[in-house]
Amino acid sequence: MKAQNPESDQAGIPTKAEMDILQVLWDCGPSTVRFVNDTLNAQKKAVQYTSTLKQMQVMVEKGMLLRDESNMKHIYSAAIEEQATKGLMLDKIVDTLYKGSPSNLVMQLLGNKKTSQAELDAIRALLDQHKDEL
Amino acid sequence: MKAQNPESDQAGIPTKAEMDILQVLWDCGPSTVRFVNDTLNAQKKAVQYTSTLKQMQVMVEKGMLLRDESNMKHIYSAAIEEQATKGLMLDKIVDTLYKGSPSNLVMQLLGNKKTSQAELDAIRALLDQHKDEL
DNA sequence: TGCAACGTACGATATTTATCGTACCTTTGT
DNA sequence: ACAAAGGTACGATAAATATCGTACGTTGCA
Repeated sequence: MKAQNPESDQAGIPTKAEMDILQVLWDCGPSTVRFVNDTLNAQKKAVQYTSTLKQMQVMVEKGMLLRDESNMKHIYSAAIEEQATKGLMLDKIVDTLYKGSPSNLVMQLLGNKKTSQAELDAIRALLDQHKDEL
Repeated sequence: MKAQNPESDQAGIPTKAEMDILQVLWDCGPSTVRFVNDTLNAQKKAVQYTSTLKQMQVMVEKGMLLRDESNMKHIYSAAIEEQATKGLMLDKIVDTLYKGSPSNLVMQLLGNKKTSQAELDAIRALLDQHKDEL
């Protein structure tokens, strides 16, 4: 059995389905289940209203979402920051796939045909900008 | 019900446990279950021999591993390439977390405290090298 | 008032992934 | 010959994630 004290959980790494929901909330701000579900279905993710509802209820229990129950139509919002969350996920990828070395990851990116010249230029610009900030 | 024709599967994206096993085979080459299991346990992953055996058998069914049964001690090897597999996984990350833009991912990397100066230099060197190859 | 539309709650069920125990076969040392 | 060591096969079970149906409460009209 797992601990699951309502407040002690650190939310953990979101699953795929959880990320889909979080992304809607990050993009659109606090929303109802109805809105989130409609948005998901508009994005080619066929899913029933009650499935989305259940997911979001579970996410509240995990401390991943917040819920305002003052009205009948509960308003959900993300309890975790987008950049911080994605940063954690990326860190995990770097650790498990690239031995903890970000440059190894970039090497992979450069070898990927799908990385366009425009993207390469953008990456270089980021490096230059970052250098100036030191 | 899923299709699962033994040969028609494209192996899909490896799960965490599957990646652990694949990494051993990629690093050490074709190996026995015993060797893989010992290696995992030596890496702080406590797991029973039969669990590793089962996992690897399932992975053969998925077309992720190959098995040489000519001897009693079966020899397993990775059926999918390390770089190609990690490339697919990274592509998925770029798509789902960074709107398909590698430079967005790099931006996240640069903002991460854990990315050292040495890593930044390495990334720049990669970019320069890549430019020369065009 | 009463019913249709819309909400939430909750239990049931799938599905996928992960872990093991037990049965049974093969090799090897004595 | 035969027991011990070490293999594989396979079914059971756990555990985490995902999806839904049904029950039931609330709101807004016709």
